[in-house]
Amino acid sequence: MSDRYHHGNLRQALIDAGIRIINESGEDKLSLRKAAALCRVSHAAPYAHFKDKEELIGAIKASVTEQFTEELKRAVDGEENAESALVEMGRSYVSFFVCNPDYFKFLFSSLNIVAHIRPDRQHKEDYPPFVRLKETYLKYLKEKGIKKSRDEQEADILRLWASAHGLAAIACMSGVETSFDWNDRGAIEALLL
Amino acid sequence: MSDRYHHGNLRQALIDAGIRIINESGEDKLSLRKAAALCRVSHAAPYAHFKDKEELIGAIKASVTEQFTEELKRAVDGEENAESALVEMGRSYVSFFVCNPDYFKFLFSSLNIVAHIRPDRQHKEDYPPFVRLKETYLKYLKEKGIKKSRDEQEADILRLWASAHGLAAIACMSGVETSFDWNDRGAIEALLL
DNA sequence: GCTCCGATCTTTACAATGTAAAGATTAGTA
DNA sequence: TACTAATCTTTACATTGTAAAGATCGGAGC
Repeated sequence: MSDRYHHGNLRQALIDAGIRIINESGEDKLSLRKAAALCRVSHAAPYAHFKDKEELIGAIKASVTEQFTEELKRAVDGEENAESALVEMGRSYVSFFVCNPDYFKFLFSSLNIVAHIRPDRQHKEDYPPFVRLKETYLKYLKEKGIKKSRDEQEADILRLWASAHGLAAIACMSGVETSFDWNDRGAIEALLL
Repeated sequence: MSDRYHHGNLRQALIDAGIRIINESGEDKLSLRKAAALCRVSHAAPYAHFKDKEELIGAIKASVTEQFTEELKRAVDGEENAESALVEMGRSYVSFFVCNPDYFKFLFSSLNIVAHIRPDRQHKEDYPPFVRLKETYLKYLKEKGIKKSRDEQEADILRLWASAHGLAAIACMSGVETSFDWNDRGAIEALLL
């Protein structure tokens, strides 16, 4: 691991280095060469693992998205019924990005959030956070004994998603001061849906 | 204007060139030097008008934001009552970015949407699209004779904004195919609020 | 008209970056 | 043990942002 010619696990090390750079210096300071330098490797070494910079960034996004998904799961696990789980999930969605505004900018600056997870897919059903939301929503319907058409369900989920995502976006915009405490659980819950 | 040493209106020309590059080749192809080349000017000429690349990009964002604000105004002007104006404004918010997905990515990738309009300010009250929304919302309250506390009003506006912005974000994510027609006025109106 | 000043633009230069190509090193396999 | 493919280094080049020094020009004042 120290001074060997072969790094051992360069691919993952580059991803970790990328995340570290984003957290410490911001996304605009992220470069192939800096990530390589952090791994004590020549600036061309990453090309053995990634086709180009875009592919490295994609892998980093996939990693951060996984973190995000885990956070959503954890939030839901603590709740007893599906209704409170749905609200808690929305709160958690906003909270994750309020705590990591740089991640919001990083993840959603490409407008292609699915491709990083499953390169061949481009449907929201392949986007883990969406899948989690849909699961919880369907549980909620069942729990309450509510019957809805497929289209109504689709619209409901879209509304929920848009609500959480929109609030997260507004909360993350450092230039948009709202007289709002984005860490106040009750306050955010009141905004959701 | 043709081959003179002084361009005449380079500042605006650079902004227009930037917008053109974004529309034709995407934001990632936007560079100081390409914008300068489009204006038939040396690559260092922009520094007479902008401190650095960031400032040029800020000016471009301000210009696009102005376009966006005009669109919102136009949408509201056609409506007779404030309630329909509010809905139409939300539809217009989404529609503008569905028609120009690159603009969404461009405008909201910085997370500092106010600074470009008024460099010294960082409050949402200085962000024209927000001001338009607030205006229309307050007219709506008056029209309906509804009394609400300052906090309730604040929350309502935030909900409206987040709803529209979130839908726009989801609609713009090319990797997220929804079985949804983002040009269907009625369908989008049903999703708002 | 002429002079001068500041704004505007060019030229030159340099460092950082992404990436291609050729070769060195090594792990794992036949 | 020899070979092969994966991994990494070195070298090279084009593109970029930006700084510095100087050229050009428009307009204010005389």
